[in-house]
Amino acid sequence: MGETGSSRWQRKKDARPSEILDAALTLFVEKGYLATKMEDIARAAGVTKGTPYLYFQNKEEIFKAVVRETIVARVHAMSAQLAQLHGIGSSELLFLALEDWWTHIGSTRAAGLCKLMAAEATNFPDLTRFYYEEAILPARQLLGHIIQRGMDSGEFRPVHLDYAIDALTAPMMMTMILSHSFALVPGCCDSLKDNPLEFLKTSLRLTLQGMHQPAPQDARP
Amino acid sequence: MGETGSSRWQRKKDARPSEILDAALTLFVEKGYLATKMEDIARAAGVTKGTPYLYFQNKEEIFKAVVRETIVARVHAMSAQLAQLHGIGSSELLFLALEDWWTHIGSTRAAGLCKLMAAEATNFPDLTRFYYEEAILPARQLLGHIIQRGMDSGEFRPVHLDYAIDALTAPMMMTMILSHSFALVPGCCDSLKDNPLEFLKTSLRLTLQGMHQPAPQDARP
Amino acid sequence: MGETGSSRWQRKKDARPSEILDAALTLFVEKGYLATKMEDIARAAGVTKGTPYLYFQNKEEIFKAVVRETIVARVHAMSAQLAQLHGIGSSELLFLALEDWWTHIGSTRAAGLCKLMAAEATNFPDLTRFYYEEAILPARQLLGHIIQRGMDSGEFRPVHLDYAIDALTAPMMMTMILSHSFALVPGCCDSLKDNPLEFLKTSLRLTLQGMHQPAPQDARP
Amino acid sequence: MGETGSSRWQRKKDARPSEILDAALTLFVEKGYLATKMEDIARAAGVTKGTPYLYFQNKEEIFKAVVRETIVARVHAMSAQLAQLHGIGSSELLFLALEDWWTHIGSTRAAGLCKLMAAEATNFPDLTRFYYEEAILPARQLLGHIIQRGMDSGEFRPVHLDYAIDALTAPMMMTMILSHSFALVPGCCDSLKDNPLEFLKTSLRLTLQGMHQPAPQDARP
DNA sequence: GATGAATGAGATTTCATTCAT
DNA sequence: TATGAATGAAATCTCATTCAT
Repeated sequence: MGETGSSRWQRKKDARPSEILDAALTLFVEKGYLATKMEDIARAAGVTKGTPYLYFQNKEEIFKAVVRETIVARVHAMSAQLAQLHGIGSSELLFLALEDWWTHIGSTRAAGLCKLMAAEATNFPDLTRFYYEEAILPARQLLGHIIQRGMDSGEFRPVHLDYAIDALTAPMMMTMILSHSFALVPGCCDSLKDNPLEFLKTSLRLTLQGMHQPAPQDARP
Repeated sequence: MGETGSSRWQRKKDARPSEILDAALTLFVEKGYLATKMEDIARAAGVTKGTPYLYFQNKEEIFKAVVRETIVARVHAMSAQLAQLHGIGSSELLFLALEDWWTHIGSTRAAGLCKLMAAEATNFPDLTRFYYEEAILPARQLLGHIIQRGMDSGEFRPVHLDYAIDALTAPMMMTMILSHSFALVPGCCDSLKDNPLEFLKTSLRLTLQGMHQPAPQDARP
Repeated sequence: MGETGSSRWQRKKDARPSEILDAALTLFVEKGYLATKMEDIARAAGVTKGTPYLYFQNKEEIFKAVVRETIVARVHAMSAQLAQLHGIGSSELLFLALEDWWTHIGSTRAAGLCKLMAAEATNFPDLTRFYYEEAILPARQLLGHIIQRGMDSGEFRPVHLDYAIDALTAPMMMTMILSHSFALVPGCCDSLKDNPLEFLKTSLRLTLQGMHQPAPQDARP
Repeated sequence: MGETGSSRWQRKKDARPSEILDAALTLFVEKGYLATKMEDIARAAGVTKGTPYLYFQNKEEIFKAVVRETIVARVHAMSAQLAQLHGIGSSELLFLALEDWWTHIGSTRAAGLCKLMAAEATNFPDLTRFYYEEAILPARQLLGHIIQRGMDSGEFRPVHLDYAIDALTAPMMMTMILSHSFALVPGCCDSLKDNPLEFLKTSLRLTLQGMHQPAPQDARP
């Protein structure tokens, strides 16, 4: 007894909110917003029913915080890759971005947020807009930059930028959603479970083949 | 005397189940399973609280019926296209299938079921498997046949069938999910709302470019 | 066609109310008042939901009618025995009354009414009083008469009349209640099910032994 | 610090289940199982609608608990009398047992359980069997032992054991049922209300007279 | 801060009763 | 008369939230 600097205690105390958000993320992604009970969140966070209310106003605020915190964390984690934007071909860069995204988002629970937000979009329009602007748009912009660079350099043929981004994004989004839905049900999407990253790369390769500038001799009549 | 005691009420009675399912589909897609109240469904169907229970055991059965009826109806509607499987190039066939799918599914509320099932997959595993087997797999098999045909005829280069299907499916799934989630929120996915079919065709075109067999002279070194 | 005296139809029509009451008696006795649904009664009576309301105001009136009709019918059926009140010893008369009661009430569904009324007594006080006055009291009075006769003739020793009636009634009431409750559950009251009348007679014999005037020599000091 | 966080609330919490069961017992006995609303129970226990669900899964479990707790408590309370099984005549012992039963069961709300179980027997067969085995059979066995002892010692003449038990039990059961049904309705069973124990004793006396071994000289022709 | 008993609004479901046919 | 679709009051049960300790 006596106040021994409270360091471990302090850490505990400071950690509470994120422990709660962490538990909430898992449960929201697994069961959906309404099917997740406050008490489940508390228990999963190792506290009791009343505790989450010491840190968050209510369930909805927890939901919002989960989305915000996760997005912020992940987008920050991915921004490290932006530093590498030199001296690499655009195709290769897209592959690197894909792997990076896979590591920090696609293969993590953060991917579940995409499914979650899709499910709750109309119930939480403000939050949805936030998610869209802070998660989806940045990812698209990043891809847009790279594609533009490839077109500028002649590596890619001219394409409609938005459509190209969509084409690149679709497999990622499909993977995020499927892996937190059908793929969790035995007997569904078994191929997806094998090696999602491989699928994503193949898909990217396929799309890039469609985007690539044909080699000069190919163009000859 | 001796008439079939039908007339106005009878007609109502026959129509009720589908009216209820119709209302339920819209609400489930819009708000999700749990956020949709039985009374909402009843009111949307123009009846009172108790009436849906005359036709369905409980909410879950309504949910299942919505999924089953919609899937069955749509898959049947799409099977008409199978008759056209002669004398058309595989690429062209894929475009026709896409348009057909768009007409009967992609642009309808049935598309919302995909989002719905993704959201509720783990809460209704049996139903999810049903949906997967009756909706997702048939669509994939159809695409698989066409691709295989294209490879057999030399129109497409050899590709990994599953990955190719994924690549073709991803934009469709993304469209279905986005158009019933983010796209409904003002300020999100505005490009999608403009002309989704155009995006889908562009996407298909892009993917096909990656799959097409290069012309013979191109292959020469 | 043409109106052929409507005899069978007429019979049917007149029979409806009693068919409904008959069905209701069975169900009320089996499941209790509240657990019996109007639709069950209708179905058991071979009609549809609305029909009982053509003959009875509501469920409560059906309940009351069931009790009244059954009591009236049974008490009438038992009144035939009153004619036999001459030239028979009181003990023997009690045995005859017991057998008569057993035939017309104890072994029939009417016995179930006793359980039913006990269960619902406080919920339907007026009806309970009716039942008490029309069923229980007459039976007690009948027994009272016989016992009194026995005491007057010296066949029975002097006893407190009410208590003697209670002692004679208790086994009957117990049989009625048990046979429509515990005895219906496998594993309970198996001995009762064997031969209830035999138990009743034995019980009566035992009680009569206690009531009988000892033979003169026994009384001598 | 470090105290057992109890005091007022804790005491409340420990008391709650039995307060709820207590309220439920009264209401179930008074109105029956179905006619007793959960909110009635809650209010009678001084809590609100939701509170009973903190301690019991549902209404049925409350019902079961009421039966179990009451039976267990009462049967334990009665087992104290078993210690007195020495040096007393069997007749006298039966009177003592009767008084004991009257004190701990017959005159208490526990007696109402008998009516309740009779009413609900077919709706809750398992519970009924439990009640039968834990309440009815032990009572019968106790009586059986005493009667057997009486026969062994020559105090009683040989009788059919089951029937003798029935004869002794019937007045008790009738009292329990009547006093929680007809006797509660003004104008019914007024004699019963006067002095039920007196009736029971008289009844027992009467039955014992039928069972007693006549004194030796009496048996002489 | 943390607990967890208690609350009470609200959701699902049932069923007696009505009434157009 | 008879039907049975529809109603809506009422009951059971859940769970987000509060607050005394």
